[in-house]
Amino acid sequence: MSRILITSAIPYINGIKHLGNLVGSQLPADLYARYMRMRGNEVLFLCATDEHGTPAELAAARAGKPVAEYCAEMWQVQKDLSDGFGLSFDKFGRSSSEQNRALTQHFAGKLADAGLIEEVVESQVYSHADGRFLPDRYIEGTCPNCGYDKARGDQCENCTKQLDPTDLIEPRSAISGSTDLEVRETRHLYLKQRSLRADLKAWIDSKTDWPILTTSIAKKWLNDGDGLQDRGITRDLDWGVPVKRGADPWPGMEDKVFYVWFDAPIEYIACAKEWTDGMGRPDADWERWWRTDKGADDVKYVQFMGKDNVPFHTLSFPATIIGSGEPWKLVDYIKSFNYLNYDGGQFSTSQGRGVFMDQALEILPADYWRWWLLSHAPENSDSEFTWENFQTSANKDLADVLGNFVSRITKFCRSKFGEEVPSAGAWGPDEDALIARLEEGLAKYTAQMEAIEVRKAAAELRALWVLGNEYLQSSAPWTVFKEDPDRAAAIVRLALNLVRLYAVISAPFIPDASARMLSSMNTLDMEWPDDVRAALGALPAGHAFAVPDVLFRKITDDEREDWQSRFSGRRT
RNA sequence: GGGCCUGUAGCUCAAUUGGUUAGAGCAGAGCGCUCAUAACGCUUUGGUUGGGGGUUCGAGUCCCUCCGGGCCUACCA
Repeated sequence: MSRILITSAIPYINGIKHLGNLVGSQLPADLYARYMRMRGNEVLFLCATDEHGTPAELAAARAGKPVAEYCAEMWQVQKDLSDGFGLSFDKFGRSSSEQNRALTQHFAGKLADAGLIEEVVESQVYSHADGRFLPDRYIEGTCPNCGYDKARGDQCENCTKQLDPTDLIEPRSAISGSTDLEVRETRHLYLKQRSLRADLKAWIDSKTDWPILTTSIAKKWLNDGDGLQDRGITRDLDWGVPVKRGADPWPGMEDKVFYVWFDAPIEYIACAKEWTDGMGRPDADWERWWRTDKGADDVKYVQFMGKDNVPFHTLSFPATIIGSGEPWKLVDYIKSFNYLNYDGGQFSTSQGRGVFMDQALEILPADYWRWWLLSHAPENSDSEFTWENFQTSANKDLADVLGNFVSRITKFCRSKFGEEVPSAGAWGPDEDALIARLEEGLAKYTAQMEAIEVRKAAAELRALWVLGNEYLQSSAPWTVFKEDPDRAAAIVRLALNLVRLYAVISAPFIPDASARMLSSMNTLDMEWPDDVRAALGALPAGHAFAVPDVLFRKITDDEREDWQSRFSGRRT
């Protein structure tokens, strides 16, 4: 038994997440967490909402609510949706928590003590009408290069030229449209990542088994141009973790907050404390996951995220941890994902394009989405969601291969032997052959799960489901029954046990269907089938069961067409 | 502009890291079965691996070049 710490990239508080967000971090993380728990490991699986930053303030303003209230409401919305998708977090925390506030300030203090914080005076654009400093991309104007009139302060989307806000002709606030802007000086804290470059490089270079997507992004940031740059870790905003040096005030920083990307990863740690605090347990119970001086030495820490998050997890957050000089746990493996596209374009939160988590659950149960998304996870390159592919995959894999197997064997048994496991007959060479194939397939499946090869694991699981149909076809109990009912009983006894076995091994992918299968087989036995032959005897002769309702109904062409047109435009 | 990823059957993806005849699923075709959600099983059609050049005994894999798709480029997160 091992101890495994799993974190999913924390979703931003601003709005409901789409299926691309889900498949890029939370869902595969959940798959891994469920699997590792079932294999008898001690797992701590953490996630939270990422609540600070400019977009949260603007979203709250649009909603006409104080930002704290807005975030609290959106946290509940996201929590309910993550429950709806069966995401089995041990704790779904908040980056705005007291725990994260204190820990973020603690890290900043330690970094300052280590000489890794520098104060820098810089010039930024201030908008009088908005009453705030504007990040570069919140300033719009005419591009001096191509004349495009909606160029942003960081880059012109039309000619792709990199810009500085002061380059723009007739700059205006992207928030209010106001042109009453001025350049002001403001003082900020920088994390001296340059000083940590050698440590970070050695650490990244030691990670030879990480996905190439992960290490290539990290190495680019380490080596490109002048190498890793120092990073500003404070902002002139109201909403965020107030800048303090540990518990002490930080002179000159009174009205500032930490940059959201400084405090967000620290929430991975603070979330563990939220978890134990919520249960009234002592700090030692979370520190044994995070402090290598307090028992976390034997923890394997795995992070899941989309590719856009990689620089912060491979460099910035490790810089915070290493720079602190304290014995915090560093990540052991980073599983990163590409993007899921939607019908020929991108999913987009800002444009409301695609299918969002709440909408998905309104039209179909979570298991349909979990299965399709995981079996098509964008591991090696961006992948694409289409309604046709979704319909055929779900119907074929879930309804025809798995669902129909459960249906055909339970109904056959009911009609010939009644709703209990028949006792007569004995297994022979056919069963030996099937068990050998199951053992072989199971070994492949578990190997892919251990390696976090999500799509390959799904393919191996499906292949295991197919074995059941092949077995029934070749053993043909409906024919055998006419001449040798006892032999048919033996076949049925095995096949009914196969339903339970499938429920167990499929649970990480489709937990709800798995629970219904177990329930109809009238058992709570979720023991992993390390010994296949023994596992196929878990339901003994005479054990009562009930024919379940249709496990997965099919998606009709009418439904598909309806959804296709319904989700073709923008979300309102 | 720079960096990285990517292009394999009609579709979605593999290919043990340079090694026999490039494999699966879906879709298509044929046959079988009749327990089952018009379900299942078996067989089968289909590829000049984006184009061109090179290295090698041997290239989907390495190099060069051209074409297409995508991501990142540090103040969105």
